[in-house]
Amino acid sequence: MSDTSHRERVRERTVAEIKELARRQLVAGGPASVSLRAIAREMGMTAAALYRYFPALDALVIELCTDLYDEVRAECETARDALGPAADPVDRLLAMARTLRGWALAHRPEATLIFGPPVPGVEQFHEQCLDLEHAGACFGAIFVQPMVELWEAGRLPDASHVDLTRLAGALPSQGELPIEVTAVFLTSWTRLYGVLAAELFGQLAWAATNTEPLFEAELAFFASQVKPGGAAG
Amino acid sequence: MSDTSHRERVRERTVAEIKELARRQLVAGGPASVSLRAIAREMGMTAAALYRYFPALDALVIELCTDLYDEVRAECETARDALGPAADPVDRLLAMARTLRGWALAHRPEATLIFGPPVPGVEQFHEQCLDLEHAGACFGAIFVQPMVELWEAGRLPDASHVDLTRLAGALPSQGELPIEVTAVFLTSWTRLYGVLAAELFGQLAWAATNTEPLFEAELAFFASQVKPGGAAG
DNA sequence: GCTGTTTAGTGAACGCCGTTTACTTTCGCT
DNA sequence: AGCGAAAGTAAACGGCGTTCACTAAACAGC
Repeated sequence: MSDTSHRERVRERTVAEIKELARRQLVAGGPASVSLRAIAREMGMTAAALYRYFPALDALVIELCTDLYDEVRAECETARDALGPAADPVDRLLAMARTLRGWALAHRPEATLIFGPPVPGVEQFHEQCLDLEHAGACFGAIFVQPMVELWEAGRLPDASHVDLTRLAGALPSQGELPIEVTAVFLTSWTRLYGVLAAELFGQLAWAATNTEPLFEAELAFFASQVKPGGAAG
Repeated sequence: MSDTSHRERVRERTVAEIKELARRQLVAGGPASVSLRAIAREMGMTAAALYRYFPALDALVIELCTDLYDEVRAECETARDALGPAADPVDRLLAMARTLRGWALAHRPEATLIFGPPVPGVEQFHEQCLDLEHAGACFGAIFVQPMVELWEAGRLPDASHVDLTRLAGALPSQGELPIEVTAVFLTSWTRLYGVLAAELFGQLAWAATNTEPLFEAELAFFASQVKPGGAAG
């Protein structure tokens, strides 16, 4: 009662409604068509009133990004946990990757918002990703973790094609992770990202109507590179 | 004189100036900040006057896309041709890929426009890519060509991880290229695109400040997969 | 229960945008 | 010289984000 007064509850409900309508606009017309005036119109309010809840449109969009990262991360975690606690890290990675792709294609405008170029005013969002509390960092972390487990088990493929010395010099935060893990992770991640982004952004419209075979090929290739592990840890 | 009257020349000069200013705005503020009114203001004109040259803002942006594709393609072709006519297809591909990356990082807003998600109203641009005259298709073609040469020489790496049957069913235009070539091309292309797009869009801000080692690693990996060819054709 | 304060919401305005319409000027050609 | 096409203008419409002064309602403390 003291923690959540009546005022606060109705306020949170209003904030939720704003974000709900914002997302509906995002889905309907892409990142650029999220507008305070349209939200206010649908809520039967004045646009100025929304400034009691968000300092600017940018802030609303950034919150939307955070929510979306949390949503896709939760879906990936669910798929991962459905495999059971003793599942092979490789299988966990594959399940998460497929879930990520499924979410992105089922929610193209949302995926475009968080995986595409930053909308003006949202650049800072990506820049704050170094913060571990950041939703984007949390999302990335669930993919890093199984990779670390593979490394600890000595199963990580070698990153022989990556110049580790130069890569080490290009990292913002040194030493948190072994450079080999970083190299393999980044290589694998950008490959998946490439297939996904290319399809999301229509860059493959001239070449393929469905990129699932390409995505699966990257997954298969990654799995084939990992050294086989014992039956259970 | 008859082909290009005085009227036409001054008109082309005006069109060029409009596109020049549009690009300057693109560079300064990203794709969303290209505005007819601002262009007109800088030209000492009324916004309505610009409609004598472009039917809408979208059309101007699409023309800008075409110009940018032509520009980056020309740079890649120059780098390719600098290798001489007898250069190995692999070397030509590597040179073009590096040139592409160099151009993209030197012209980030422009690269974001053509390699990122379509700006609202420009979706049709990507959709028209099936037309071989399309600037985007021409750009892609210069990367396809050496790949075909490798295939003809029997040097193409096998695409064993790609389900060729399913991929064949996901192509818009069947049979123009052997499916193996398509598979290798798309896999290689999306890998490069992944590294490039991830850096362009700030998706790797938390992980790396410079993706050149990753890009070079993909190039090295590709080169290592291609079977060695004779000294000269 | 009244009073003072915080909060939510309004209305009008400012300046930006794309686009359309009707009108005027200017240029080129016969 | 005069006619027709092309280029450009002015004004308007509706949309946008944002600010500011103001009102109405809910809350707090006495």
